[in-house]
Amino acid sequence: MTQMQRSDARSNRDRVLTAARETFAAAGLEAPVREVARRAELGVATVYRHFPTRTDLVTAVLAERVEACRRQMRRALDDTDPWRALSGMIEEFADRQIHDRALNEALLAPGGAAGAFAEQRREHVEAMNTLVARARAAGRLREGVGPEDVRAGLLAIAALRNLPSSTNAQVIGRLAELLRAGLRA
Amino acid sequence: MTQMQRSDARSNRDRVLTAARETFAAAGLEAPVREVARRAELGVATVYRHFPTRTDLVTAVLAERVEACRRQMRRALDDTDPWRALSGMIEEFADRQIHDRALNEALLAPGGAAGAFAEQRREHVEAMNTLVARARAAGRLREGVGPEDVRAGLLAIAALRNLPSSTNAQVIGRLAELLRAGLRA
DNA sequence: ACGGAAACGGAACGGATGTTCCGCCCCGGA
DNA sequence: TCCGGGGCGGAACATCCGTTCCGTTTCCGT
Repeated sequence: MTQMQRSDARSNRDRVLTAARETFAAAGLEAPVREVARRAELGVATVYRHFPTRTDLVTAVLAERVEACRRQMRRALDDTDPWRALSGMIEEFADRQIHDRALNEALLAPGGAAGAFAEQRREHVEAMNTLVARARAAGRLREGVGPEDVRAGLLAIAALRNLPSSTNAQVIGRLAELLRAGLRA
Repeated sequence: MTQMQRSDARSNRDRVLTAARETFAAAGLEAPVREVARRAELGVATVYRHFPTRTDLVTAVLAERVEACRRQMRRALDDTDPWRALSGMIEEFADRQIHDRALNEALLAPGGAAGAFAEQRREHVEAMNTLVARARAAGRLREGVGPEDVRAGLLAIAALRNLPSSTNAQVIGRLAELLRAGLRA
């Protein structure tokens, strides 16, 4: 059923997805659907045929980013050095935020357009708890630091990404370093 | 000239301001003007007569908060203990963000509705530089930490305030503590 | 008490955005 | 090559928001 559609329809669906990726990354998740359609050089109706509502389109784009996040977390869990795993995770997260304006909204608005990712969020939280527990067991964490602190720090990095400033990249980098210093024993 | 206006006009102006304070505090600075008018039990035109544009209304509300910030910074400059001054400033800033949903947008959007506070912003930055320089001279700061790091941290706290989550207060508190730990020698 | 200027309320305008409608067009099977 | 039905584009509809217009009401000096 799924594969017996017209070839132009299939290719247009890809063009919409590509355009949506680019648009959301550059202008944020609130970018108008018309903007996506324009970038794809298609009519709005075509976008809506492939993604019945704006939320479906956003969800489709976010799914890819969330999956990338999941892979990254897997790698961190495989790291044998507890502090390097945790610290590197923070740094990669910061890098990702710098280059991708869409991802943070998936993390920042649990009830919003990204409500579909509750399961992945839970998995992510669990993995983070493991990373923190390992670093703590290895004595690399400051007294009193827990998973909530790491989570607060990541949220802060993500929230910073929303600012319209052009110096965001530097500010985010500094903040990530500052957070690592605050977590370290 | 200013005081020879009709009494109803003067009292309505106050009602608008009060309603704006309440509305913006509860719903954020993007709350519709109609909402302010409704809360004041006045027509929209009345709001617009006293504050020609939405920005003027926002600015009027923010001016009060900015002034409070200025007084707080003055107190920090009077503190004889450099680290306590800097650390306390961060904590008070975090507290203020928790209780005031409007203030951060004055700090986060230099070109936005709060463009009118450029002078105060400059003064604020200068005072912060002084606080950091003193703390550094007293040897209370970690190697490599500068005013930009403190500013990044405050920005992060302010940005966090924008999240719709109900656990913001705790998260902001933790973040503030984390930042202090990251700055300390 | 009265009259006019100032203030008021709410409908209306203009622009943005999500979504739907509909006539035209093109793919793909015969 | 021809035809039918799904696909397409863009205008149109509905909603929301900032702002303005204008007929009506209210204050206040005389």
